[in-house]
Amino acid sequence: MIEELLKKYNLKVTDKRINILNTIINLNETASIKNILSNCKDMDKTTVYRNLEALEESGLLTKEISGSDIIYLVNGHHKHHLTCTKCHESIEIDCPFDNQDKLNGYTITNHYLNIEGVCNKCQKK
Amino acid sequence: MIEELLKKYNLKVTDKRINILNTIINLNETASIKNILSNCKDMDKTTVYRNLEALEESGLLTKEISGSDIIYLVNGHHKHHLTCTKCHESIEIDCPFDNQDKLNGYTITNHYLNIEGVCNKCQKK
DNA sequence: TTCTATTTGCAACAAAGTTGCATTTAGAAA
DNA sequence: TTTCTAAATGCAACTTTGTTGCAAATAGAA
Repeated sequence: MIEELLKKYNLKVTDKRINILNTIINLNETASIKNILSNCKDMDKTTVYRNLEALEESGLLTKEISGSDIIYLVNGHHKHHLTCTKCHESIEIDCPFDNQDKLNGYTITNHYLNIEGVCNKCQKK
Repeated sequence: MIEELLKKYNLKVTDKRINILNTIINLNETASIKNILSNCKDMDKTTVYRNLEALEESGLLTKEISGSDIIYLVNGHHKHHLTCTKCHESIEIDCPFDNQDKLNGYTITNHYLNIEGVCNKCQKK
């Protein structure tokens, strides 16, 4: 639950923060700043920007590049993408490290994979 | 050599492009748009933006989040790391995608992989 | 319930990025 | 080499994105 999540990261629980987090979760991997702002019309953009910064500093949110945008993700929720550099179409892919928790003596806690290419349609152009 | 690199990606060789690429290479993993622009004062910002887009579309350049910035990197200059979140020790790793050029109909041009974990020494502490 | 540090909205501002168009130029073709 | 054209560049005006200072509101501790 969102409220618990905020408390876990020692952040004050406010309506705005709950809304912003719900927005990001609902946008499901498409939470670019643009999309977040247009889904948070009920609050000032200053509030959105300042909260995204605070939530990121606390570690609750992280940023990732997705196609040509930066997207916001709740920590631990990110997936892997194969993205076309021409049309920016993006598909989700599996990663060999999804089910691996050991490598070279390290215990894996997190991993980030991003693949770029040219999709079928764009190759034909 | 920069000129060869541009030709390899079917891009016209221009002074501006050579300058932009040299700038990115010299900035060595700190090539944020801000840093690139301030090192390319001899050309219009429009030229910088348009070239970064073109070079990225061709697959010659890619973007990555580094700290709070987006940085530009020349394709292939990037390696894969497994980094300890405690002591920050980092080792280079192989990636299953290093030798793969097709996936789901896409022609792969670039890929990033970063893994975080806790190293052997730190686990014992 | 009271109090205070934090959060929020607003307005004005600054920075970042885009567009249309005229000019220049890389590189292919003659 | 010269000619030609699509692509690249610069410029100015513009839109979008992000920031700042300050007054009002509020979460949550005392």
